[in-house]
Amino acid sequence: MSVVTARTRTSPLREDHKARTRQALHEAAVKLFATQGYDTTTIDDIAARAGVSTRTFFRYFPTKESVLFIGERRWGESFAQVFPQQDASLTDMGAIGATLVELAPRQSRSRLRLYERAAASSAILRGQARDETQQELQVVAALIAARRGLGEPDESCALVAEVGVVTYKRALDRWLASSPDTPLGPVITDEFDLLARAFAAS
Amino acid sequence: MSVVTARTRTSPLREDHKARTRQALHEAAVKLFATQGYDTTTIDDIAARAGVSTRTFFRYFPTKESVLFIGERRWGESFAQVFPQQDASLTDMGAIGATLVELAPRQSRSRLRLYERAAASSAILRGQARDETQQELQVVAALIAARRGLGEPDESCALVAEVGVVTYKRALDRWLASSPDTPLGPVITDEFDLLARAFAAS
DNA sequence: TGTACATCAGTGAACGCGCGTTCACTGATGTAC
DNA sequence: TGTACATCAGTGAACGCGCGTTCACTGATGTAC
Repeated sequence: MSVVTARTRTSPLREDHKARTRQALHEAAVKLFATQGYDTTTIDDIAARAGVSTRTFFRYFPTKESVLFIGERRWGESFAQVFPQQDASLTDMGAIGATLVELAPRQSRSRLRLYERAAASSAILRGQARDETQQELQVVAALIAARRGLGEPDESCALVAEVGVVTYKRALDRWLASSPDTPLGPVITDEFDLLARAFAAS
Repeated sequence: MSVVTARTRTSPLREDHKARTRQALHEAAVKLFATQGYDTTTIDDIAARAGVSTRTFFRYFPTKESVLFIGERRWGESFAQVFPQQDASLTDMGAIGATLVELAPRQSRSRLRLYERAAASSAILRGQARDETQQELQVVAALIAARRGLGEPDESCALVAEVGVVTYKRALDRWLASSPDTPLGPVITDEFDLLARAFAAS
């Protein structure tokens, strides 16, 4: 490695500091969007709450709406790690349900609650939330395809993925609406049971 | 009826003129959003294309994003008229599919295509589209509840409604992506068959 | 270990731009009699 | 049918506001030797 490379190496302390500033801006935005709404929150408000200048905000995020959705790609990664290990005797939908129940303990209720409230406060954020869901659908559909031995997800894989994710989102909403000490796992199980029963009746 | 009432009655000619202006603004917006994108279209552009002044735009629509979604509540009305007439031997999901196939001929492909393209051009519009879908879900869930003899839709009704609507939206997307002379009905039938088969395998 | 220099996170200030509002007005269409 | 008046769609101009950009800078942290 050359001297130049060593020179341009990022120093850990500075990186930590940047990460903390970024996180502070993100958390300030979530809190403010959730409590007073996206439209009535200015970038000045966010920067002030994070303890930096307005100008600094734009060093971390290109636009106001980009501050809410960061690093949420981790959901897909978690799902991709657990899903392929589900028992082969399960249907695809059963495997989705089992995976989500397995991942359920990792969900922080208060964090998700705040996040959902923030994301719900403006049409532009709801649009971005939908975009994120679309990304997740791609991941799930691809995993289903792999489970079926297909190279590419076909329409059936995509459909099953979407129905599974929709069912999951409904379970999350029910969970957030339920009493604070309710565990998530059983709510997911219940929702997927409802889904199975709806089709068993046919 | 008093003289005053007669006086404040809206005159048909003026009403027609207003409706035409409103429609012109809406159509100009759809076209511009679809072709050049929401963010790069100014209200000045829309007004100019509609042949009125910018100031006039705000006499018809309070905000830029409100110009795209008008009178789309008619979908729910159409659905509500046809759905309750479906044969009682059908499952709820079957009745949804049959209703949608029955309504399929009313859909204008070119119109929907332009509309979707416009709505896809910005996060804020995608968010509003999602909001509209939520409205439609309420309607469908209520109709399913009625079909089951329930006063209020329970979670099962809501879930079935959402899965049905999701399946329908997927069919619409496939239709728009297919060759221009493809009829919509068979695509819907196909998509609902895929759905049934996914659960029959369980 | 100490000094000189480089890098880079953060800042202040000024600005352009488009959205949406407010105010005062015109001119065409409609009504009263 | 004709005249006086009322209503209302549309307009022009000016403005406030917040987003996002640009420019020139400070000061702290890191590196070279």
